[in-house]
Amino acid sequence: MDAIRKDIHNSDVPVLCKACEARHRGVCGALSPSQLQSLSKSASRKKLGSGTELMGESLTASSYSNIIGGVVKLVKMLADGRQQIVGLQFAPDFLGRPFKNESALTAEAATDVSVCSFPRPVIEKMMSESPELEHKLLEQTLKELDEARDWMVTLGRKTAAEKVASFLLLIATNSDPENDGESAEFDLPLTRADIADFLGLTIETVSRQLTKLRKEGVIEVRNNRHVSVPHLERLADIAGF
Amino acid sequence: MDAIRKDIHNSDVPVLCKACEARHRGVCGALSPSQLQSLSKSASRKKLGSGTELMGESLTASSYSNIIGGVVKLVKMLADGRQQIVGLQFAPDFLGRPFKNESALTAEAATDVSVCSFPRPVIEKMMSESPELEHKLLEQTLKELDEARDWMVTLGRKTAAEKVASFLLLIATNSDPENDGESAEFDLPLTRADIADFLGLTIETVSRQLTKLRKEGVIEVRNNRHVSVPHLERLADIAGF
DNA sequence: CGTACGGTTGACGAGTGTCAAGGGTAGTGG
DNA sequence: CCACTACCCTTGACACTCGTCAACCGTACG
Repeated sequence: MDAIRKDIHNSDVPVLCKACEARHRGVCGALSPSQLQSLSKSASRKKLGSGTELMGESLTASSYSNIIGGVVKLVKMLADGRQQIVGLQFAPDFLGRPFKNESALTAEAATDVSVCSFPRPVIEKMMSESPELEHKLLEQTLKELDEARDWMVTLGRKTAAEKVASFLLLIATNSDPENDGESAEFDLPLTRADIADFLGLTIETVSRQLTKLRKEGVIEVRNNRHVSVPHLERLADIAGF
Repeated sequence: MDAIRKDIHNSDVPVLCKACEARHRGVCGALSPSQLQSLSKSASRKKLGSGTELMGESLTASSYSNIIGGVVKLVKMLADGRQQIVGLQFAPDFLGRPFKNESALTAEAATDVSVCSFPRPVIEKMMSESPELEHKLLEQTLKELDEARDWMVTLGRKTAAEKVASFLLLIATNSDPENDGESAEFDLPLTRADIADFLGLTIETVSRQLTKLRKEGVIEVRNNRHVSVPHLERLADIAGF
């Protein structure tokens, strides 16, 4: 947390940001070293335990965050308690809904999560001054929109088996990015209840489909959480692509 | 209404744009009169019959458009032919996916539609020069993302009855904007098949739910297309809010 | 040792999909 | 003017997927 020690050469990029993924693939890539400097003054890194609420109707989203590690779920609830996960965010995604205070949406740490957060006003000022930042945000928003629409197909038109396979593929590509040739191996970041809420199913159906995949040899499972997929292509076939 | 009269002869605004909704509520509102001038040189207005494909894997989306009137559906298809409508666009929405040529998405006129279209390169040049335009696009994209996520809840967690009621409410608020107090009356812009693809149901289920609403007196239907809703609140209750 | 939590499995039933038949309306050609 | 076809929609009978309810297992924790 010894934040802003700018080294003589190698530029004025704050130490905190040096190795940060958000600077390479995330929105901070849009910022100049001096902007990073001023931003990092009000930035704070936090580690949050699984289950922590990051943003919600209660705490009126007073900050924006970059996700440094872990998985965040975006949840919507109906009046009677039914809920649907409408998005998963991984590092280095940007968390927060610009230009709006409410959101009717809850963001919750699905796993332990570390974030780098900034006060709303600071980001908003910087956005109005830096078109590059807005451009990055537009790109991320378009990406999220594409993902949301892809998932709508899964929710609306796929069977339970296809849904579970689609979910496993999604996690595989996001947790095991280098290994995306033939096989994959990863820990599920979500409980069965979360998976059900993401897929529009019940816990029981998710469980049954997972054991079905296990018995068919498509996946292996250890400790209910660790999954390995010997042949990703078999999963993809089942997922319906 | 007579907004941009800031100057000597207010007629720097192209005739075509004068009465255009896109200048008030759409993305063109971000443009100066001179930008509108240069844009309108390469703009073309078209009327398209219902069923026309506006953008798809085949015609590699060589243009962007503003919707002037009518309803456009955004469709995604699975390999085996199942399809899901992932969005409906009304005037004065902007149509087109910036920064990407493919899209894995088909845009099709659901009703007769009129659009104002522009060549891709012209818009992209103007976007890189005008932060206001990008800002408008960001706002529209965020709006679409919110709508997509709302719909994910409908797709994943609502029953057939709730889905159909939600759909009717959506159309009511988009087709009858002034009348949104107590009651509403409108023409459905979609066939039963389209509604089914939008709700993740079959034609038959949609039909059955509509007759159920009719028999319960929640809606009245004429010609299979014209719907009137005496008490919107009853619909909203059924929709699950 | 008891309790809480997350997960699995089974029996059953409700909600939707599937398949099939038929009605209404518009357009076309005799 | 009247078939004739095509399309959109409705309705019924039935099948099947998935949700509901309940019991049970394993692990972590006090």
